[in-house]
Amino acid sequence: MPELPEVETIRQGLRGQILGATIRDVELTGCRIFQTPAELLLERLPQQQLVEIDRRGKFLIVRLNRDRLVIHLGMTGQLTVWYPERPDSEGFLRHPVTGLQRVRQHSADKHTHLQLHFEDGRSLLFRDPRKFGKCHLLEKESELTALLAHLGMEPLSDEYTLPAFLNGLKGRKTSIKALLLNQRVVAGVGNIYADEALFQASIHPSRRANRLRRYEKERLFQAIRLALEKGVTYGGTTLRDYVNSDGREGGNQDELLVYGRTEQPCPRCGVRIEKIVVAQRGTHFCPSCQPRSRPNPNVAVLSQNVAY
DNA sequence: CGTTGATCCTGGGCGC
DNA sequence: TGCGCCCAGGATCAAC
Repeated sequence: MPELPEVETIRQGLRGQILGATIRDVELTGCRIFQTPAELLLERLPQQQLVEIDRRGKFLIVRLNRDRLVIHLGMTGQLTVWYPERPDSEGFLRHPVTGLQRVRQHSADKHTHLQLHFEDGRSLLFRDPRKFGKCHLLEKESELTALLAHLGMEPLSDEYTLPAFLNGLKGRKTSIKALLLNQRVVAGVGNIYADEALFQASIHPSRRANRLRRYEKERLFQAIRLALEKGVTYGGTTLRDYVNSDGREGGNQDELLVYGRTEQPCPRCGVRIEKIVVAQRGTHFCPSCQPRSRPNPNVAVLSQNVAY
């Protein structure tokens, strides 16, 4: 589940590795992930140079000298740079206990849908076993704007402000978790970081967005940014498939407070973490720190002080 | 406006 | 060892 921190980690890695590279030729599979006809990709991509790599929410935007290649990694997407002088790993090795991938580099396999071969001998490989990813080639900037038009604020940018966040929650009767997942208020938050941010803010994931107290919304506003920044700092969260542009797993899985920690003690109070379903997603929370009911105004000031 | 359920897809985990 | 079954889930869409 590449979310903002994973996509940002990949972006930073790719910038350091392949900025300025020129595409020599292209290989691709006839897969649903392509939102642009294969003939167009094969016709337009060769000879283009990688000028910049941007990110918007969970979308990666590879800026070429003429076009824009937009990639969404879906759930299991991997974007790695393949080096000719580097030995390929054997298959996809997994850590015997954690199940984490221990792969540095692998050559293209049946799940590799796009290969950009560069003039210098290296390649950029887009692999996605579950095929929930998307790949667009856009010739006009206006097409890019339209594609990303539904996205809310970038939580790690200056446009992420408390007034805008409060405004995004206003009148929304949906659960706060569903609101965070839907990308329209804040872009880039997925299942993992939603649970982490809600825990940090001591808010039950099922609470109605417009029923949160003002101080809870403020805490959540901060917690979202902190959870995502932490994810970037640790190089993303590898639960199973995520690897960075160098084929390596992230480190944030060891830092998670509640996600995937069902039955384990809450890091704050020791009560066992529960797993429920909210907004059709597995949801982890502490039943003690994140009570289902709206907090009483009389204890609001108290809990505010405890939480931060 | 809002929610629910289906859809896409495959590897992994589990029970037998 | 192997088979069948079920599940995970980001985004979108139909139905109500």
